[in-house]
Amino acid sequence: MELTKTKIDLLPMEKLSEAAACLKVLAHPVRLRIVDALMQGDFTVREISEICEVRENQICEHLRLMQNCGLLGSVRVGRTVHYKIVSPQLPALLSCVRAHCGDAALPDDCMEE
Amino acid sequence: MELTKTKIDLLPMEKLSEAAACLKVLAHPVRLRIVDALMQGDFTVREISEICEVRENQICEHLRLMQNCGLLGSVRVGRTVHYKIVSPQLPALLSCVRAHCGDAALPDDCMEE
DNA sequence: TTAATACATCGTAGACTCACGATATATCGA
DNA sequence: TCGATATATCGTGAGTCTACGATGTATTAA
Repeated sequence: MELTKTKIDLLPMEKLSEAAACLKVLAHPVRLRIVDALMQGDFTVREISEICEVRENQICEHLRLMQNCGLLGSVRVGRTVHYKIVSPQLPALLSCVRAHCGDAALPDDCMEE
Repeated sequence: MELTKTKIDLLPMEKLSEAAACLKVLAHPVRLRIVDALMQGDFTVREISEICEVRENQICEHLRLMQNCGLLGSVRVGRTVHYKIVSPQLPALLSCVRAHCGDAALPDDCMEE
């Protein structure tokens, strides 16, 4: 009938749409692994390909998606291109993922559900 | 040629796949808004429908997806069903989303780096 | 039992995503 | 310049996601 009893303050839909787009990009096991690796250092496409055991053209595509929404950055060094994390929120977000994965390397209040 | 120079320690792919599945469920503007609302209290399907300005059958579908991967829980009270957040990681994750949205109203959980 | 309310599910069409092989571009060394 | 290495892009088919209307189920009141 009426609008909800409680007055709540919500993020605007356009912001949520943009955030959802970033989350959608992150929501892929290989891309999560790429981020997980880049948390521990910068790597080239070939290195990431080896780490993930995924062909380089697919890695390029994953990297492009993540770069396009501001999660990663890259620098060319000779013939190689080094990728790194640039989004300030990404480390915290990966911490949530690690916590969700039951990894003990994080706060204790996130062990199960 | 060889495996990467640096020894890095990575989450196993099956864990990442499960985390990716949860992130994929979250990666939708209406579902983010539902979580944003549920952070401020429990609501019924009808209330969520009004908050999101989305038909109830679609809301049910969104709620079902989020419940299936352990993000939300529900309790029936008479003829209504009240939904709430049950995943311990969800508040921190939403803080990241809020931070990404440039909102200043967040705990210190996701600010590092 | 019947009607009304609240919630949930189903079938479907259109859009989107993914992995793949093929191809293209850029840089370096000879 | 040429060839090799390293990255990047493209076209395609299979699979997946979304919103929609229609239908199904559960609870309450009369």
